[in-house]
Amino acid sequence: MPAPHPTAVEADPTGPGGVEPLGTRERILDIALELFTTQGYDKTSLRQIAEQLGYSKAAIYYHFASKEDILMALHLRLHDFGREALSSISESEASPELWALLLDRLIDQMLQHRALFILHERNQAAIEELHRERHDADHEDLQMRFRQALSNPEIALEFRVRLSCAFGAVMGGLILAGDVFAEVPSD
Amino acid sequence: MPAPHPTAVEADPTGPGGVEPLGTRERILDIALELFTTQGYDKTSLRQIAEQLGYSKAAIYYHFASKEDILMALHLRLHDFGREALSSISESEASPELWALLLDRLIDQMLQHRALFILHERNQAAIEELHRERHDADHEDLQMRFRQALSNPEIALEFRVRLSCAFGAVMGGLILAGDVFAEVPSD
DNA sequence: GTCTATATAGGGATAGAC
DNA sequence: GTCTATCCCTATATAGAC
Repeated sequence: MPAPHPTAVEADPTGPGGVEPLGTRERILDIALELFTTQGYDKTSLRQIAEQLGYSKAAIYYHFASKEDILMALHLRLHDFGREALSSISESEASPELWALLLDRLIDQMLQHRALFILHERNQAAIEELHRERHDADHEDLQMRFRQALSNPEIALEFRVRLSCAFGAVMGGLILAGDVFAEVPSD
Repeated sequence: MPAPHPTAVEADPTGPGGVEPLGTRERILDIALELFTTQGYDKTSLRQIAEQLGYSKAAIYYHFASKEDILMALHLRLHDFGREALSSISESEASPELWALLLDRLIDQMLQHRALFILHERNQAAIEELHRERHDADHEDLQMRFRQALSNPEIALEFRVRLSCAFGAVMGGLILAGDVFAEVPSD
């Protein structure tokens, strides 16, 4: 048994042991990301992905156990990013002076991961289903810590509202895409 | 030819000519709204809707020409709401004093149409496809005026950012659902 | 207006050759 | 690692009886 996709999803796709020359798995993920964001997850068939990949459907199943696994792998990318971002936030005290810098840095990173955010923004339904089925302990943590941060009673309500606004604004900006007002959070 | 769904989609569903006793069409829309928001548009089959409706699949096709038409009808509800909201905004001058009141009123309305917003938030992909196919002149207008309002150079940049924040915050609040901080836009 | 039955198509997924 | 061929299932949509 070659056992191609061991636990189906791995954190680092560049290959832990076997050194893949060009990374077919990566290409699949990139194509999927593109298609999922433009057409939506459900409307995108494996056939389409395979087509654009140059290979056939079955080839994909060597690298991923299912269509959902592809989405999951994409989701994990954002996941890792989120965890990293959170640690920087929750470690620091709630001093307003720091927040400006923190938010600024965070927003920069978000812009780089743009495509991932849009994917999640546009396919919430599909992604929520992932969580209903594969009950990641990982993810529960992350989600909870996020909400805690947003509703921590020790932090003044104003700050929480402000943070929500910032996130909302950035997301909105990402979606509307065109006008990137350089965003130094003055308020 | 009975020609049940004439132009397939109508603004007022209570029936322009024929007086429907209890409004089967309405019930379909309500059930669909519920299912689409909870499971997602693509994951929801007409069979499910019919089941919950008490009738069979084919019955639905009497009232709607296709599954997309149901989504479209739901979309139009929000559409009408949006147009109304916009007119109140764009008519008024950009004086900051007015905005507080305007936003306040707007947010109230948004909360009432909550389900509709969530539907759109969670099924953006599906809804965008509607627009690619049926190129509503109507909708182009609306969308454009919205962006104009958000990027009108006559209005100070700060205000625009602020408005984006407000929308983002409200949307975020709607999704996270639980904590409804009563939102008088102080900033 | 609503039903049953059916046509048609396309999806995800598997088996096994190469 | 990739391909061909195929299975099975569910979906939308239609036709025509009641």
